[in-house]
Amino acid sequence: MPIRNHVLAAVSPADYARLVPQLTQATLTFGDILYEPGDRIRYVYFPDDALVSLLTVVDRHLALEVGMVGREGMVGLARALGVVTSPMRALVQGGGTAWRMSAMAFHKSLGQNASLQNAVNAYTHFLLMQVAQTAACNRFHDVPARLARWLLMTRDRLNADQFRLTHEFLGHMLGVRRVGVTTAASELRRQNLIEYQRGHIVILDRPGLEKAACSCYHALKWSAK
Amino acid sequence: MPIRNHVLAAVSPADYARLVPQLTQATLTFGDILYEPGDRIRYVYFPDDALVSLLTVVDRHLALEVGMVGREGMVGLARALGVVTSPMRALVQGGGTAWRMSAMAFHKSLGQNASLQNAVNAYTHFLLMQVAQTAACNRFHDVPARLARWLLMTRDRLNADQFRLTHEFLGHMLGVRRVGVTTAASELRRQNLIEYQRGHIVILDRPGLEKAACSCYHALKWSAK
DNA sequence: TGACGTATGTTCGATCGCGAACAGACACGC
DNA sequence: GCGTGTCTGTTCGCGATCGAACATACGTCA
Repeated sequence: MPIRNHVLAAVSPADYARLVPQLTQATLTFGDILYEPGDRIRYVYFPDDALVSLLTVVDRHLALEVGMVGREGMVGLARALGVVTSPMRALVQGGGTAWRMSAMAFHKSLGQNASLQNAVNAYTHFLLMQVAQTAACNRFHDVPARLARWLLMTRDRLNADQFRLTHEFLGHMLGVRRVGVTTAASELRRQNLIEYQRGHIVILDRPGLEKAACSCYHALKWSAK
Repeated sequence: MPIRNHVLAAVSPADYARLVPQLTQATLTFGDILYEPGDRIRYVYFPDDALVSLLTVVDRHLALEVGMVGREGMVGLARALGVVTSPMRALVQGGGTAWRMSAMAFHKSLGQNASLQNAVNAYTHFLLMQVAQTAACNRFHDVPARLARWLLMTRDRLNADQFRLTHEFLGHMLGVRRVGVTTAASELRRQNLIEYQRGHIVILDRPGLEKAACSCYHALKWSAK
Protein backbone atom coordinates (compact mmCIF):
# COMPACT_ATOMS: atom_id res chain seq x y z
CA MET A 1 0.00 0.00 0.00
CA PRO A 2 1.95 3.01 -1.20
CA ILE A 3 1.36 6.21 0.70
CA ARG A 4 0.67 9.06 -1.61
CA ASN A 5 -0.38 11.53 1.01
CA HIS A 6 2.20 14.26 1.18
CA VAL A 7 2.01 14.89 4.90
CA LEU A 8 2.61 11.26 5.74
CA ALA A 9 5.22 10.99 3.02
CA ALA A 10 7.18 13.81 4.64
CA VAL A 11 7.56 11.91 7.88
CA SER A 12 10.95 10.31 8.42
CA PRO A 13 11.11 6.50 7.99
CA ALA A 14 11.76 5.87 11.68
CA ASP A 15 8.90 8.08 12.77
CA TYR A 16 6.71 6.68 10.08
CA ALA A 17 7.22 3.15 11.31
CA ARG A 18 5.73 4.16 14.64
CA LEU A 19 2.84 5.82 12.90
CA VAL A 20 1.79 2.90 10.74
CA PRO A 21 0.04 0.88 13.43
CA GLN A 22 -2.24 3.81 14.10
CA LEU A 23 -3.31 4.23 10.50
CA THR A 24 -6.19 2.45 8.86
CA GLN A 25 -7.32 2.84 5.33
CA ALA A 26 -10.74 4.35 4.87
CA THR A 27 -12.88 4.79 1.83
CA LEU A 28 -14.56 8.15 1.65
CA THR A 29 -17.59 8.45 -0.56
CA PHE A 30 -18.96 11.49 -2.28
CA GLY A 31 -21.31 13.45 -0.09
CA ASP A 32 -20.02 12.18 3.24
CA ILE A 33 -19.73 14.86 5.84
CA LEU A 34 -16.75 14.19 8.04
CA TYR A 35 -17.57 17.02 10.42
CA GLU A 36 -20.07 19.78 10.84
CA PRO A 37 -18.93 22.98 12.57
CA GLY A 38 -18.77 22.29 16.27
CA ASP A 39 -18.51 18.52 15.91
CA ARG A 40 -15.90 16.79 17.97
CA ILE A 41 -12.97 15.66 15.87
CA ARG A 42 -12.73 11.92 16.49
CA TYR A 43 -10.57 11.01 13.54
CA VAL A 44 -8.15 12.85 11.34
CA TYR A 45 -7.80 11.93 7.67
CA PHE A 46 -4.87 11.92 5.28
CA PRO A 47 -6.33 11.61 1.76
CA ASP A 48 -4.58 9.62 -0.91
CA ASP A 49 -6.94 10.10 -3.79
CA ALA A 50 -9.99 11.34 -1.95
CA LEU A 51 -10.84 15.02 -2.00
CA VAL A 52 -12.42 16.91 0.86
CA SER A 53 -13.86 20.42 0.80
CA LEU A 54 -13.70 22.70 3.81
CA LEU A 55 -16.72 24.95 4.06
CA THR A 56 -17.33 27.89 6.32
CA VAL A 57 -20.95 27.94 7.34
CA VAL A 58 -22.52 31.34 7.86
CA ASP A 59 -25.90 32.05 9.39
CA ARG A 60 -26.57 28.33 9.69
CA HIS A 61 -27.33 27.73 6.03
CA LEU A 62 -25.04 29.63 3.72
CA ALA A 63 -21.84 27.73 3.07
CA LEU A 64 -18.74 28.66 1.12
CA GLU A 65 -15.79 26.52 0.27
CA VAL A 66 -12.64 28.07 1.66
CA GLY A 67 -10.27 25.16 1.23
CA MET A 68 -9.77 21.92 -0.60
CA VAL A 69 -7.83 19.03 0.86
CA GLY A 70 -6.38 16.27 -1.26
CA ARG A 71 -3.26 14.22 -0.90
CA GLU A 72 -1.24 17.34 -0.17
CA GLY A 73 -2.91 17.75 3.20
CA MET A 74 -4.99 16.45 6.01
CA VAL A 75 -8.44 16.93 7.49
CA GLY A 76 -8.90 17.61 11.16
CA LEU A 77 -6.04 20.04 11.40
CA ALA A 78 -7.64 21.89 14.29
CA ARG A 79 -6.76 18.92 16.45
CA ALA A 80 -3.09 19.65 15.86
CA LEU A 81 -3.65 23.15 17.18
CA GLY A 82 -5.14 21.95 20.41
CA VAL A 83 -8.75 22.42 19.41
CA VAL A 84 -11.04 19.43 19.76
CA THR A 85 -13.98 20.59 17.65
CA SER A 86 -14.06 21.33 13.96
CA PRO A 87 -14.56 24.97 12.98
CA MET A 88 -15.86 24.02 9.54
CA ARG A 89 -17.85 21.54 7.59
CA ALA A 90 -15.70 18.90 5.92
CA LEU A 91 -17.47 17.47 2.90
CA VAL A 92 -16.20 14.65 0.74
CA GLN A 93 -16.24 16.11 -2.72
CA GLY A 94 -14.38 13.35 -4.49
CA GLY A 95 -14.64 9.78 -3.31
CA GLY A 96 -11.48 7.78 -2.78
CA THR A 97 -9.16 6.44 -0.17
CA ALA A 98 -7.65 8.15 2.82
CA TRP A 99 -5.63 7.13 5.83
CA ARG A 100 -7.49 7.54 9.05
CA MET A 101 -6.18 7.93 12.56
CA SER A 102 -7.90 8.52 15.84
CA ALA A 103 -7.62 12.08 17.04
CA MET A 104 -6.16 10.85 20.31
CA ALA A 105 -3.41 8.85 18.63
CA PHE A 106 -2.71 11.77 16.33
CA HIS A 107 -2.33 14.12 19.24
CA LYS A 108 0.08 11.77 20.99
CA SER A 109 2.07 11.14 17.85
CA LEU A 110 2.59 14.83 17.31
CA GLY A 111 4.38 15.16 20.61
CA GLN A 112 6.67 12.22 20.00
CA ASN A 113 7.33 12.72 16.39
CA ALA A 114 9.15 15.81 15.24
CA SER A 115 8.98 15.12 11.54
CA LEU A 116 5.22 14.68 11.72
CA GLN A 117 4.94 17.94 13.60
CA ASN A 118 7.01 19.66 10.95
CA ALA A 119 4.93 18.24 8.15
CA VAL A 120 1.73 19.30 9.86
CA ASN A 121 3.12 22.77 10.45
CA ALA A 122 4.02 23.12 6.82
CA TYR A 123 0.55 22.08 5.79
CA THR A 124 -1.04 24.45 8.27
CA HIS A 125 0.81 27.25 6.59
CA PHE A 126 -0.27 26.07 3.18
CA LEU A 127 -3.90 25.87 4.23
CA LEU A 128 -3.79 29.33 5.71
CA MET A 129 -2.47 30.67 2.44
CA GLN A 130 -5.10 28.80 0.53
CA VAL A 131 -7.93 30.21 2.60
CA ALA A 132 -6.50 33.72 2.35
CA GLN A 133 -6.07 33.44 -1.40
CA THR A 134 -9.61 32.15 -1.73
CA ALA A 135 -10.91 35.14 0.18
CA ALA A 136 -9.18 37.53 -2.16
CA CYS A 137 -10.15 35.50 -5.20
CA ASN A 138 -13.83 35.60 -4.33
CA ARG A 139 -13.60 39.34 -4.08
CA PHE A 140 -11.63 40.16 -7.20
CA HIS A 141 -12.24 37.53 -9.84
CA ASP A 142 -15.33 36.68 -11.84
CA VAL A 143 -17.16 33.38 -11.90
CA PRO A 144 -15.63 31.87 -15.06
CA ALA A 145 -12.11 32.46 -13.75
CA ARG A 146 -12.97 31.05 -10.34
CA LEU A 147 -14.63 28.04 -11.92
CA ALA A 148 -11.59 27.38 -14.05
CA ARG A 149 -9.36 27.59 -11.00
CA TRP A 150 -11.61 25.27 -9.09
CA LEU A 151 -11.62 22.67 -11.83
CA LEU A 152 -7.86 22.76 -12.07
CA MET A 153 -7.37 22.40 -8.34
CA THR A 154 -9.75 19.47 -8.32
CA ARG A 155 -7.98 17.93 -11.26
CA ASP A 156 -4.62 18.15 -9.54
CA ARG A 157 -5.92 16.47 -6.40
CA LEU A 158 -7.88 13.73 -8.07
CA ASN A 159 -5.19 13.30 -10.68
CA ALA A 160 -7.83 12.81 -13.33
CA ASP A 161 -9.10 14.91 -16.20
CA GLN A 162 -12.71 13.98 -15.65
CA PHE A 163 -14.94 13.73 -12.64
CA ARG A 164 -18.57 13.82 -11.65
CA LEU A 165 -20.02 17.10 -10.43
CA THR A 166 -23.21 18.97 -11.12
CA HIS A 167 -23.58 22.68 -11.64
CA GLU A 168 -25.70 22.76 -8.54
CA PHE A 169 -22.85 21.37 -6.46
CA LEU A 170 -20.33 23.72 -8.04
CA GLY A 171 -22.61 26.59 -7.20
CA HIS A 172 -22.44 25.70 -3.55
CA MET A 173 -18.68 25.46 -3.64
CA LEU A 174 -18.15 28.76 -5.42
CA GLY A 175 -20.90 30.54 -3.52
CA VAL A 176 -22.92 31.39 -6.63
CA ARG A 177 -26.23 30.24 -8.08
CA ARG A 178 -26.45 27.17 -10.23
CA VAL A 179 -27.34 29.40 -13.18
CA GLY A 180 -24.16 31.34 -12.65
CA VAL A 181 -22.21 28.12 -12.95
CA THR A 182 -24.12 27.11 -16.06
CA THR A 183 -23.29 30.40 -17.71
CA ALA A 184 -19.64 30.25 -16.77
CA ALA A 185 -19.33 26.59 -17.71
CA SER A 186 -20.91 27.05 -21.10
CA GLU A 187 -18.47 29.86 -21.74
CA LEU A 188 -15.56 27.56 -20.96
CA ARG A 189 -17.12 24.93 -23.17
CA ARG A 190 -17.52 27.37 -26.02
CA GLN A 191 -13.77 27.86 -25.84
CA ASN A 192 -13.29 24.08 -26.02
CA LEU A 193 -11.59 24.04 -22.65
CA ILE A 194 -14.02 21.63 -21.04
CA GLU A 195 -16.89 19.36 -21.94
CA TYR A 196 -19.69 18.20 -19.71
CA GLN A 197 -23.10 16.63 -19.52
CA ARG A 198 -25.32 15.66 -16.67
CA GLY A 199 -22.82 15.77 -13.89
CA HIS A 200 -19.86 14.51 -15.85
CA ILE A 201 -17.11 17.05 -16.48
CA VAL A 202 -14.11 16.55 -18.73
CA ILE A 203 -11.14 18.86 -18.99
CA LEU A 204 -10.19 19.00 -22.65
CA ASP A 205 -7.49 21.65 -22.68
CA ARG A 206 -5.63 22.01 -19.46
CA PRO A 207 -3.19 24.72 -20.58
CA GLY A 208 -6.08 26.69 -21.98
CA LEU A 209 -7.96 26.30 -18.75
CA GLU A 210 -4.97 27.60 -16.86
CA LYS A 211 -5.05 30.70 -19.00
CA ALA A 212 -8.74 31.13 -18.27
CA ALA A 213 -8.18 30.70 -14.54
CA CYS A 214 -7.15 33.56 -12.33
CA SER A 215 -3.64 33.91 -10.96
CA CYS A 216 -4.80 32.36 -7.71
CA TYR A 217 -4.33 28.95 -9.24
CA HIS A 218 -0.64 29.47 -9.74
CA ALA A 219 -0.31 31.12 -6.38
CA LEU A 220 -1.49 27.94 -4.73
CA LYS A 221 0.38 25.20 -6.54
CA TRP A 222 2.04 22.84 -4.20
CA SER A 223 5.73 22.33 -4.84
CA ALA A 224 5.86 18.53 -5.05
CA LYS A 225 4.05 17.00 -7.98
CA MET B 1 5.21 47.45 31.87
CA PRO B 2 2.06 45.40 31.93
CA ILE B 3 1.67 42.88 29.13
CA ARG B 4 -1.73 43.08 27.55
CA ASN B 5 -0.99 40.85 24.62
CA HIS B 6 -3.04 37.71 24.98
CA VAL B 7 -0.52 35.32 23.52
CA LEU B 8 2.20 36.43 25.90
CA ALA B 9 -0.27 36.59 28.76
CA ALA B 10 -1.12 32.93 28.22
CA VAL B 11 2.46 31.85 28.80
CA SER B 12 3.14 30.35 32.20
CA PRO B 13 5.08 32.56 34.65
CA ALA B 14 8.15 30.34 34.58
CA ASP B 15 8.26 30.24 30.83
CA TYR B 16 7.48 33.90 30.63
CA ALA B 17 10.45 34.78 32.77
CA ARG B 18 12.72 33.17 30.20
CA LEU B 19 10.97 35.04 27.43
CA VAL B 20 11.29 38.52 28.87
CA PRO B 21 14.95 39.10 28.03
CA GLN B 22 14.14 38.48 24.39
CA LEU B 23 11.34 41.02 24.23
CA THR B 24 11.74 44.68 23.45
CA GLN B 25 9.01 47.23 23.26
CA ALA B 26 8.43 48.73 19.83
CA THR B 27 6.26 51.58 18.69
CA LEU B 28 4.43 50.86 15.48
CA THR B 29 3.17 53.82 13.52
CA PHE B 30 0.28 54.02 11.13
CA GLY B 31 1.24 53.07 7.61
CA ASP B 32 4.33 51.04 8.54
CA ILE B 33 4.65 47.88 6.53
CA LEU B 34 6.15 45.16 8.67
CA TYR B 35 6.43 42.72 5.80
CA GLU B 36 5.60 42.49 2.14
CA PRO B 37 4.76 39.07 0.72
CA GLY B 38 8.00 37.17 0.29
CA ASP B 39 9.93 39.28 2.79
CA ARG B 40 12.04 37.42 5.28
CA ILE B 41 10.53 37.50 8.75
CA ARG B 42 13.21 39.03 10.94
CA TYR B 43 11.04 39.94 13.88
CA VAL B 44 7.75 38.76 15.25
CA TYR B 45 5.41 41.20 16.99
CA PHE B 46 2.98 40.86 19.85
CA PRO B 47 0.76 43.96 19.80
CA ASP B 48 -0.43 45.56 22.99
CA ASP B 49 -2.48 48.42 21.62
CA ALA B 50 -1.21 48.48 18.07
CA LEU B 51 -3.30 47.03 15.28
CA VAL B 52 -1.91 45.29 12.24
CA SER B 53 -3.77 44.28 9.09
CA LEU B 54 -2.88 41.19 7.12
CA LEU B 55 -3.42 41.65 3.42
CA THR B 56 -3.33 39.10 0.65
CA VAL B 57 -1.84 40.66 -2.44
CA VAL B 58 -3.18 39.45 -5.77
CA ASP B 59 -1.72 40.23 -9.17
CA ARG B 60 0.89 42.48 -7.59
CA HIS B 61 -1.41 45.38 -6.90
CA LEU B 62 -4.84 44.32 -5.64
CA ALA B 63 -4.84 43.81 -1.90
CA LEU B 64 -7.52 42.58 0.43
CA GLU B 65 -7.49 42.47 4.17
CA VAL B 66 -8.00 38.90 5.34
CA GLY B 67 -7.05 39.29 8.98
CA MET B 68 -6.61 41.83 11.71
CA VAL B 69 -4.14 41.38 14.54
CA GLY B 70 -4.38 43.23 17.81
CA ARG B 71 -3.50 42.24 21.32
CA GLU B 72 -5.23 38.89 20.86
CA GLY B 73 -2.54 37.70 18.49
CA MET B 74 0.84 38.04 16.93
CA VAL B 75 2.38 39.01 13.62
CA GLY B 76 4.88 36.75 11.92
CA LEU B 77 3.03 33.58 12.67
CA ALA B 78 4.44 31.84 9.61
CA ARG B 79 7.74 31.65 11.48
CA ALA B 80 6.09 29.38 14.03
CA LEU B 81 5.10 27.06 11.22
CA GLY B 82 8.61 26.71 9.95
CA VAL B 83 8.30 29.22 7.14
CA VAL B 84 10.84 32.03 7.03
CA THR B 85 9.11 34.40 4.63
CA SER B 86 5.83 36.19 5.06
CA PRO B 87 2.99 35.11 2.81
CA MET B 88 1.16 38.41 3.24
CA ARG B 89 1.57 42.10 3.64
CA ALA B 90 1.45 43.22 7.26
CA LEU B 91 0.35 46.84 7.49
CA VAL B 92 0.12 48.86 10.67
CA GLN B 93 -3.41 50.11 10.66
CA GLY B 94 -3.49 51.51 14.16
CA GLY B 95 -0.37 52.93 15.72
CA GLY B 96 0.61 51.81 19.19
CA THR B 97 2.97 49.61 21.10
CA ALA B 98 3.93 46.02 20.53
CA TRP B 99 6.46 43.60 21.92
CA ARG B 100 9.08 42.60 19.44
CA MET B 101 11.28 39.55 19.34
CA SER B 102 13.79 38.34 16.81
CA ALA B 103 12.49 35.52 14.67
CA MET B 104 15.45 33.39 15.67
CA ALA B 105 14.81 33.81 19.38
CA PHE B 106 11.13 33.15 18.82
CA HIS B 107 11.88 29.95 17.00
CA LYS B 108 14.15 28.75 19.78
CA SER B 109 11.70 29.71 22.48
CA LEU B 110 8.93 27.73 20.87
CA GLY B 111 10.94 24.55 21.19
CA GLN B 112 11.76 25.12 24.84
CA ASN B 113 8.54 26.56 25.99
CA ALA B 114 5.42 24.46 25.85
CA SER B 115 3.01 27.10 27.08
CA LEU B 116 4.20 29.49 24.39
CA GLN B 117 3.74 26.79 21.80
CA ASN B 118 0.22 26.16 23.05
CA ALA B 119 -0.67 29.83 22.99
CA VAL B 120 0.68 30.19 19.48
CA ASN B 121 -1.25 27.12 18.37
CA ALA B 122 -4.45 28.51 19.78
CA TYR B 123 -3.89 31.78 17.99
CA THR B 124 -3.08 29.99 14.73
CA HIS B 125 -6.45 28.34 14.96
CA PHE B 126 -8.15 31.63 15.66
CA LEU B 127 -6.47 33.32 12.73
CA LEU B 128 -7.45 30.50 10.41
CA MET B 129 -11.06 30.88 11.48
CA GLN B 130 -10.85 34.61 11.04
CA VAL B 131 -9.54 34.34 7.51
CA ALA B 132 -12.15 31.73 6.62
CA GLN B 133 -14.94 33.82 8.06
CA THR B 134 -13.69 36.85 6.18
CA ALA B 135 -13.76 34.89 2.95
CA ALA B 136 -17.38 33.91 3.48
CA CYS B 137 -18.30 37.38 4.70
CA ASN B 138 -16.94 39.04 1.58
CA ARG B 139 -19.06 36.71 -0.48
CA PHE B 140 -22.36 36.88 1.35
CA HIS B 141 -22.68 40.24 3.09
CA ASP B 142 -23.06 43.73 1.72
CA VAL B 143 -20.77 46.66 2.23
CA PRO B 144 -22.60 48.41 5.10
CA ALA B 145 -22.64 45.19 7.15
CA ARG B 146 -19.00 44.49 6.43
CA LEU B 147 -18.06 48.04 7.28
CA ALA B 148 -19.90 47.83 10.58
CA ARG B 149 -18.11 44.59 11.41
CA TRP B 150 -14.79 46.08 10.50
CA LEU B 151 -15.32 49.11 12.70
CA LEU B 152 -16.31 46.93 15.63
CA MET B 153 -13.33 44.66 15.27
CA THR B 154 -11.07 47.67 15.11
CA ARG B 155 -12.75 49.17 18.14
CA ASP B 156 -12.20 46.01 20.15
CA ARG B 157 -8.54 45.86 19.33
CA LEU B 158 -7.74 49.52 19.82
CA ASN B 159 -10.03 49.67 22.82
CA ALA B 160 -11.23 53.09 21.73
CA ASP B 161 -14.45 54.40 20.27
CA GLN B 162 -12.74 56.72 17.87
CA PHE B 163 -9.83 56.45 15.52
CA ARG B 164 -8.41 58.00 12.40
CA LEU B 165 -9.16 56.39 9.07
CA THR B 166 -10.20 57.68 5.69
CA HIS B 167 -12.80 56.19 3.40
CA GLU B 168 -10.05 55.60 0.92
CA PHE B 169 -8.16 53.44 3.39
CA LEU B 170 -11.29 51.56 4.39
CA GLY B 171 -11.94 50.86 0.74
CA HIS B 172 -8.61 49.12 0.47
CA MET B 173 -9.30 47.04 3.54
CA LEU B 174 -12.76 45.97 2.47
CA GLY B 175 -11.84 45.56 -1.16
CA VAL B 176 -14.37 48.09 -2.43
CA ARG B 177 -14.17 51.54 -3.98
CA ARG B 178 -13.89 54.60 -1.84
CA VAL B 179 -17.32 55.67 -3.04
CA GLY B 180 -18.74 52.41 -1.81
CA VAL B 181 -17.39 53.17 1.63
CA THR B 182 -18.78 56.69 1.53
CA THR B 183 -22.22 55.35 0.71
CA ALA B 184 -22.12 52.70 3.39
CA ALA B 185 -20.67 55.06 5.98
CA SER B 186 -23.26 57.73 5.35
CA GLU B 187 -25.94 55.12 5.79
CA LEU B 188 -24.52 54.17 9.18
CA ARG B 189 -24.28 57.82 10.04
CA ARG B 190 -27.88 58.41 9.04
CA GLN B 191 -28.81 55.80 11.63
CA ASN B 192 -26.75 57.66 14.22
CA LEU B 193 -24.44 54.71 14.70
CA ILE B 194 -21.27 56.53 13.80
CA GLU B 195 -20.00 60.01 13.10
CA TYR B 196 -17.01 61.02 11.04
CA GLN B 197 -15.24 63.82 9.26
CA ARG B 198 -11.99 64.00 7.38
CA GLY B 199 -10.47 60.81 8.56
CA HIS B 200 -11.78 60.86 12.08
CA ILE B 201 -14.36 58.19 12.89
CA VAL B 202 -16.40 57.99 16.08
CA ILE B 203 -18.58 55.09 17.13
CA LEU B 204 -21.69 56.60 18.70
CA ASP B 205 -23.84 53.55 19.28
CA ARG B 206 -21.97 50.34 19.71
CA PRO B 207 -24.95 48.05 20.29
CA GLY B 208 -26.65 49.54 17.28
CA LEU B 209 -23.56 49.00 15.21
CA GLU B 210 -23.50 45.38 16.29
CA LYS B 211 -27.01 45.00 14.98
CA ALA B 212 -25.98 46.55 11.68
CA ALA B 213 -22.97 44.26 11.42
CA CYS B 214 -23.21 40.79 9.98
CA SER B 215 -23.08 37.69 12.12
CA CYS B 216 -19.40 37.33 11.29
CA TYR B 217 -18.61 39.79 14.03
CA HIS B 218 -20.04 37.57 16.72
CA ALA B 219 -18.54 34.49 15.15
CA LEU B 220 -15.09 35.98 15.67
CA LYS B 221 -15.23 37.38 19.17
CA TRP B 222 -12.34 36.29 21.22
CA SER B 223 -13.24 34.76 24.53
CA ALA B 224 -11.16 36.87 26.90
CA LYS B 225 -12.16 40.51 27.10
C1' DT C 1 -6.05 85.65 3.08
C1' DG C 2 -5.46 82.70 -0.48
C1' DA C 3 -3.90 78.50 -2.56
C1' DC C 4 -3.32 73.90 -2.58
C1' DG C 5 -3.89 69.19 -1.08
C1' DT C 6 -6.87 65.98 0.96
C1' DA C 7 -11.36 64.11 2.25
C1' DT C 8 -16.03 63.48 1.31
C1' DG C 9 -20.35 63.67 -1.55
C1' DT C 10 -22.99 62.90 -5.83
C1' DT C 11 -24.07 61.36 -10.22
C1' DC C 12 -23.94 58.51 -14.55
C1' DG C 13 -24.16 54.39 -17.31
C1' DA C 14 -22.41 49.68 -17.37
C1' DT C 15 -21.83 45.15 -15.56
C1' DC C 16 -22.26 41.35 -12.69
C1' DG C 17 -24.71 38.37 -10.08
C1' DC C 18 -29.24 37.66 -7.77
C1' DG C 19 -33.96 35.20 -7.20
C1' DA C 20 -37.50 33.25 -9.61
C1' DA C 21 -39.66 30.84 -13.06
C1' DC C 22 -40.03 27.87 -16.87
C1' DA C 23 -38.43 24.83 -20.83
C1' DG C 24 -35.98 21.11 -22.77
C1' DA C 25 -33.11 16.89 -22.35
C1' DC C 26 -31.23 12.96 -20.59
C1' DA C 27 -31.38 8.65 -17.44
C1' DC C 28 -33.30 5.33 -14.89
C1' DG C 29 -36.94 2.38 -13.14
C1' DC C 30 -41.35 0.26 -13.76
C1' DG D 1 -42.10 2.41 -23.85
C1' DC D 2 -43.41 5.68 -20.53
C1' DG D 3 -43.24 8.39 -16.58
C1' DT D 4 -40.59 10.73 -13.22
C1' DG D 5 -36.78 12.90 -11.35
C1' DT D 6 -32.49 15.16 -12.24
C1' DC D 7 -29.58 18.11 -14.83
C1' DT D 8 -28.86 21.86 -17.94
C1' DG D 9 -30.32 25.97 -20.61
C1' DT D 10 -32.78 30.41 -21.03
C1' DT D 11 -35.13 34.39 -19.72
C1' DC D 12 -36.79 38.38 -16.86
C1' DG D 13 -36.50 42.19 -13.75
C1' DC D 14 -33.90 43.77 -9.80
C1' DG D 15 -30.25 45.35 -6.85
C1' DA D 16 -25.46 45.93 -5.69
C1' DT D 17 -21.28 47.40 -7.04
C1' DC D 18 -18.18 49.12 -10.55
C1' DG D 19 -15.28 52.83 -13.04
C1' DA D 20 -15.16 57.37 -14.05
C1' DA D 21 -15.88 61.99 -13.57
C1' DC D 22 -16.96 66.03 -11.26
C1' DA D 23 -18.46 68.96 -7.15
C1' DT D 24 -17.91 70.53 -2.57
C1' DA D 25 -15.78 71.17 1.86
C1' DC D 26 -12.23 71.25 5.21
C1' DG D 27 -7.23 72.32 6.84
C1' DT D 28 -2.80 73.74 6.55
C1' DC D 29 0.60 76.61 5.45
C1' DA D 30 2.76 80.25 2.91
